[in-house]
Formats: sequence, C-alpha cells, structure tokens
Amino acid sequence: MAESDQAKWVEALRGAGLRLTRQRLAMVECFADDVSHPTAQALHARLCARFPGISVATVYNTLSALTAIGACRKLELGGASRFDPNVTPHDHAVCDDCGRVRDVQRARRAAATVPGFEVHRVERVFRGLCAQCARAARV
Amino acid sequence: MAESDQAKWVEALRGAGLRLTRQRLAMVECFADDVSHPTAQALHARLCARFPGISVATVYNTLSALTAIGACRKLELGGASRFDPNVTPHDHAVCDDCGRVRDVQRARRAAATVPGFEVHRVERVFRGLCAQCARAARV
DNA sequence: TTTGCTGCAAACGCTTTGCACATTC
DNA sequence: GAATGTGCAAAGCGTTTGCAGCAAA
Repeated sequence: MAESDQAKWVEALRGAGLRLTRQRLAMVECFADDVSHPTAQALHARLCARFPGISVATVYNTLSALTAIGACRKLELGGASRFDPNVTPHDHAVCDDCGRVRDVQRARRAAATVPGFEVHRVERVFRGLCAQCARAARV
Repeated sequence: MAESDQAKWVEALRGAGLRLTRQRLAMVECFADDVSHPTAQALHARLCARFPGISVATVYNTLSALTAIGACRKLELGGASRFDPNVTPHDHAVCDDCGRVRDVQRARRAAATVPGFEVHRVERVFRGLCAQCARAARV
C-alpha cells in the first residue's frame, strides 16, 4: 500500500509536468501514507528531520501543487489548514478537545442537490469528542 | 422578525451576565438579521458607518462572546472566519468563484453516528458554483 | 541550456493580547 | 465603587511573495 501510494504520487507529479525534485520526493515519502491530517507547519517540522534545511515555502508550494492536481485535499476546519493525502470520498471527525482529525467512511447516499446551486463537492465534519477524550472527560 | 431577533439577542446577552454596552447594541442591530455570513473585518467595516471609532478588538471580543453563549456560530470555510447569526441547524453552500456563502436547509435525517466518536454537531458544506457564477461560466 | 524550483526573508492578512481609560451595573 | 468592556497599538501566527541562485529535464 505504502509503496504503491508513493508511486502513484510520483506518476501524478510527472503527469502534471511537475519536476521530481529531491524535496518533493522527500515530501511524497513523508506524506503519501500519512493519516494524521498534518498542517503545513507540522509537515515541515517532520521533513526537517529527513531533509535538513527544506524551506517552508517549498512545503507550501508543493502542497498547493499536489492539491491543484488532485493528489491531496486541503481541509479547512478552523485554525491552520490541514492536508489529507486520501482523496477518496470520505468525511472527517474533529475532536473539540485534542483537535485530532479522523477519517470517517462516507455512507452510500444519493448525490446531494441544492436548488439554485451547482454542487461539485460535499464536505461533512463531525465535531465532538474522540473516544479517548470522552473517556477522560467522564473521570 | 428583525425586532424579535434583536430582542432575543439582548436577552441572551443580559442572561449571560454580559453588559449591554452601546457597541454591543450596535452590533446586535447590524448583525442579528444578517444573512451574508460576514467576516469580523467586514462587520467591523459596516459598523464603522454606524458607530465611528468602534475597535476591531471589540468586534472580535463581542463575536466570540456571542459564539460562546450560543447566540451565533463561527464558520470555518477557508480564509477568514465567518459568523452566522442563524443558530438553527442548517448547512452551507459556498461558491468557489465569488466566495458567497448561502444557507441551505437541512434535510430531516436520523442523527449521524460515528463509531468510537461522540458526535456533538454535524456540519455540511456544499462547494461548487452559485447560480449566478454558473451562468457566467457557461458564456 | 532552459525552465522551473528552492531558500531566504520580508510582507501579508486575520486574530489575539496588554494595558490605560471609560462605562455599565 | 467594582467590575467589565473599550480603544489602541503591538505582537502572534499561518501563509504568500519576490528574487537571486540552483538543479531537473
């Protein structure tokens, strides 16, 4: 899974006419199989371990390139933007307490329509407490 | 409708032990019946006409007080936060082109559950093109 | 060789903060 | 009179930009 995802990304980059720089390859390695929905800053911090000196601008630049070609999604959930390498249709659960974001499989359902609006995407966010924080809150 | 909404807000403020300053009353007048989902900055700009010299900090302070007591909602849709005085359950449609946010009535449906997560609220965002921008795009 | 990408640092926009002063209760 | 709220300006944070140099194709 991990390898194929990374290969898919390399293909996507090449297919979009984007250069396979060492920084981008490092990002693919660090991010392609990430399920933590990191912020750009968090990803940059993590990358610095693997690629000392990589610039924040490069991280932002590559993330928006990946988003533009549909290889990842940008999530706006409040605070800093988060990025999700999983582009299959799914929803998100955000813990009010610890802030962690979890993927939630989307139930099969007829495509939503809104009168007078051309719907391209539907995003759904569940807010509340993750199991761990809910348990802690009951103590 | 307009008057009763404003009266409701004044009650909410008083009930929460918050002072009814002139700035806050001006905000109630300007915002209680607003359907444009303004940003704090936009609201501040509008308020300046009615209440010259009102400070941005006051606008932010009051908006977060109102949000805290449940009199309005803060929407995180990308870019600056928007505020919605309509706190009845409903969804939002955001135009990718002009950025306008529209309320969308929520279809009746069984309460959503997520395994291993205590859901408190569900937010849904429809992204695409509003009728006006869709028409412009077809030309 | 030709682009496009990178790193740096400065600038940006939105939001929060600290503090002296004013105002509401 | 005792809090609480206000305005101001500065600082905070995430993000973008401009540009000279570098590296991928």
